[in-house]
Order: sequence, then C-alpha cells, then structure tokens
Amino acid sequence: GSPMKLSLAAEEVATFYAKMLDHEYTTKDVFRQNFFHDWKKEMNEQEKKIITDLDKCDFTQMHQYFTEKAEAKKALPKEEKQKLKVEQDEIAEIYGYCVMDGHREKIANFKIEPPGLFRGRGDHPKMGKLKKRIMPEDVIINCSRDSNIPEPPKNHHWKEIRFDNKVTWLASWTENVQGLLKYIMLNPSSKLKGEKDWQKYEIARRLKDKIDAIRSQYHRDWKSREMKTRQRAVALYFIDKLALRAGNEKEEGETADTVGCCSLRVEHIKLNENDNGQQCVVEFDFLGKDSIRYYNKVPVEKQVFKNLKLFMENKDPTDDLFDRLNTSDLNKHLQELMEGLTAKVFRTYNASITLQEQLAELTDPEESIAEKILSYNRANRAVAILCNHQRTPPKTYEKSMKNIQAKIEAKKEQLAVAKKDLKNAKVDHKVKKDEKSKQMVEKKKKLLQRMEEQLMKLEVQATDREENKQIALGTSKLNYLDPRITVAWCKKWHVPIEKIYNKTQREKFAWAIDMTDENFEF
DNA sequence: TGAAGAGACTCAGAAAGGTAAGC
DNA sequence: CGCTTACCTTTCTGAGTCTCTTC
Repeated sequence: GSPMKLSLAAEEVATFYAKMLDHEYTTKDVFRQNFFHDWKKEMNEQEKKIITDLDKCDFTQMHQYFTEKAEAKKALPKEEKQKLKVEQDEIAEIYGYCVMDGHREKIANFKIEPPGLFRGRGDHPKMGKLKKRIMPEDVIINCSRDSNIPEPPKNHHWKEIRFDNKVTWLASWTENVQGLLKYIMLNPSSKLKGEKDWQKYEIARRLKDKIDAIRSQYHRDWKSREMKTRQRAVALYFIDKLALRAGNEKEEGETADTVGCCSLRVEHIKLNENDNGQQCVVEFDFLGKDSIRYYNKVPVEKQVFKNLKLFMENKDPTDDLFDRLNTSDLNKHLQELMEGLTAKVFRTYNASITLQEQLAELTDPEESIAEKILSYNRANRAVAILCNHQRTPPKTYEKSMKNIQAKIEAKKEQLAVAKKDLKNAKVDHKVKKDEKSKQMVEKKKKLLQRMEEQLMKLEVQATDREENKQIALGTSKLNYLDPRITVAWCKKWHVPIEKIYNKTQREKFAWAIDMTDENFEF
C-alpha cells in the first residue's frame, strides 16, 4: 500500500497500462496476464521482488496524470492549437511524401508505430503483450540507388538499405509480438495504388462473363464421385452466394479463433430440414475476420443440403467441415477457370454487381437529390449486409435518434402553423385585394414550401440513420464497389459526386472520376 | 512434391481528431 | 456570437488473402 518510484523502463510500460485503465481490455484476464508478464521483464531486480501481483498495483495516479494532460491540451487557446497543427503539417510535408517515377506521392503511414500494449481483436491470446519501440537499427529502407537515401538519426544506423524495385514498400520492420513484417507504403491516392485498384475491378469484371459457366459447373460438381470435388463445389457456392472469405488455416493459439469458408468447422453450421416453412435451411454462426460474428439462415438447394449432411457425418463439432479442401486447392481450381481468379474476387464481383443492380432498381428519376442519395445509401447498405460489414452502434445512437424525432415533431408543428398562416393570408387578400396582401400570400407560400422540404430532409435523415445503426458502409465503399459505377450514376442523375465521396475518397478514386462517363457498365 | 513459413499486399473496425450545426 | 455537442473524416494498426521460397 505504499507509493513506489519505478525505474525508467518499468515506468514507461506501466504508463501504457495506466493510459488504458478506462478500457475494457484491462478487465480481461489474458490482457492482464500478458501485460504483467512483459512488464516484469522490464523491471530491475528490486522491482521484481516487490511487484508480484498486478491486483495490488494502483495505477490511478498515473491515469489521472494523463487525463489531466489530455484535458490541458484540449483547453489550450486557439492560437496555441493552431501552432501545434502547423508543426504537425510541417512534419507531414517533410516526411509524408516520397518521389516515385518522378512524381511526388503521398505516403499512407509515414510514422513508425509507437510502443504500447498489443490490442488484438476478439479473444486474442496475445492481447496486452508489450509492443516494443522500433529503433533505426530495426528498419529496412527500400529506395532507388540514385535517390536521396534517408539519413538515420544521429548515432544510429539502418538495419539495411536495399534497392528492390519489385516491391512497393518504402521501409519495413519486424514487429515483436507476432513476428510479422510491417511496411511503410503509399497512400491510396497514389498512381501505383490507383492502378492496382483499377486492375482489381477489371478482374472482377472479367468474372462477370464467366460467372454463369462457373455456376453451372459447381452445380454439376455437387454430384461428383470425388469427395474433394464436392466439397470444393459447395465451398465455392458459399463463397459466391454468401460472399464468404476464403478462410486460410491459421496457427492455433497464436491468434483469435476465427474462420472463413474453407476453415469452417462442423460446429459453425446447423442444418434445419424445415425452418418456418422454408426447406433445407443452413444456419451459420461463426466469428469471421476481426472476430465479427456472421449469423445467417440460408435456404439452399437440396443437393447442397445433402452434401453438407454427408460432410458432417461421423465428425466432432470441432472437425473441419471441408476436411478435403484448403484455400490453395480452391484457388488453383479457380485459376484454371479464369486467369487471375481467386476466392476474394467473388466478393468484389458480387459487391459491385449488387450495387449496380440496386441502383438501377432503387433510383427514381422523379425524386429529389436528397432522396436519390438515400437510394444510393440503401444500395450501398445492401452490399454492406452481403459482406457482413458491421460496426458497434454509436454510444450516442439512442439519444441522437430521439433528438431527430423531436425535431421532426417540432417541424410538423411549425408546418401546421405555416399552413394556417397561408390560409389566413389568402383570406386577407380576398378581402383587401391589394398588392401588399398579395405579396404576403406569396411569402407565406414560399415559407410553407421551405418547411415541407426541411421536414422531408429530416425524415430521410432519420430513416437513413435507423437503417444504418449496426452497418458500416465505409468498408464496401472503399474496397469492394467499383467506383466507376458510382461516378456513372452521379453523372446520369446529376448528383454532385461530393455528395457521395468525400475529399479523401475522391482522391483515392481520381482514376475512376477521370475516365468514367454516365454510360459505364460494370 | 507438398507442407510450412516468409513476404507483400488488401481489407477491417475502433479511436482520435476535426468541423459544423445547434443552443 | 461563442460554446457545446454530435457527427463526419482521418488515422491507426491488426487481420485477412494470396504468392513465393525453402526444405
């Protein structure tokens, strides 16, 4: 119960924990154990002897120190904040760009990752472990021979300087928690990334011409004499129909237990012969990428259902559903069906084609711009649902929903008053028949019209927000939807592109905005 | 020859940061 | 008109996919 002065190294690691005291992570056993284990490694002999139990450590004083510091920064006068901003901008101006093929290009992540505690997603066995500080001696620089090779900080040297023009990264280092490589790469707005993005969508468009043949083939393969072929055909069906990820196998115990299509286990699906009147329903329930839950009930073809039963026969819940299949087999097969085809292309293809179809279906030429944007968001949402892109509802969701409902009510009342006013003005004009009263009628008419527009906007906003509660639109917009579909739609319906893409998105999709006219078809 | 591991790239949601609407 | 608050944008870095290399 007495305060203790820590050595520099132990103190720094302790502050990493103290800063996170409000976070749920610090309540998790695994996080606490991993942290304590790594923290001890930073302690000197004396500290190790005294600090033996994390439960008995009180970090509140440290925590308070950082809270106060953050508040102080927030309370800084405007000019001071401005000054800090300018300093940050200057740093970005110097280090945030590189020159590639004679063009000055923005770098995505030019700052090295600072030390801290590893935060995995879901039940990650390594959460809480110490992520160590990266030194110049850990960093590999990749540039061209004749360029200005960046100088390491004084009295330091780089791990290596190489001149590899077969890769796109500018610098890399190996991270200590999982032993993985990390890279400094270009911003999505760069020519290099833009071209790659374009290529990705072109491959997906090629799939459009092949998809019917591929679908017929996997239908046929459901009846194949070979088990492996049947499994591959059912897996491919899931990937195509449900936009599941490929599902590479991962090392057990090193990461959170998540799966994709090929790594599905028997315990992840349930077969219902009859579910509320629907035949052959498969119930999926598993954790996918980032430990996001995938839950879906899907009616499937009889042959698929039969196959699944067969695949599950005599197996434990923890056995692989597709025990004869892995992603490498699957992708080899796909490569034979179409050059460049891999499992993930199906996600891109189905996402983009869905957007295009939904836009065609939902866009009403008569509607206002605001309503068209709502239609766009709905189409976008259909894709996000397909790809299972979720978000935790914002903490302020309930409150903000109530707010907007209140606003709608208020606007309705205002509208009623405005209607009355208009009526009165009309009556008044009928009696007086003068210019002044006529003008008043016009004025009231305009007011009423404006209010009706405002009300409609609010209602559109409310609907949009409600439907969006748990769905994240950003990921599909940024990574799965061919931007040319969006650009063409905007041009066709005279919706300003800024209403759909913000500044960053316009920069990323500059290639599509440049090359697309309203007739583009995916 | 195929499994394991390394490497390089895309995709992912949370959190921090910034901004504009509303009080 | 200044301040707060809610929302949108940007940053961050972890988590996948898929290919290449090695034994």
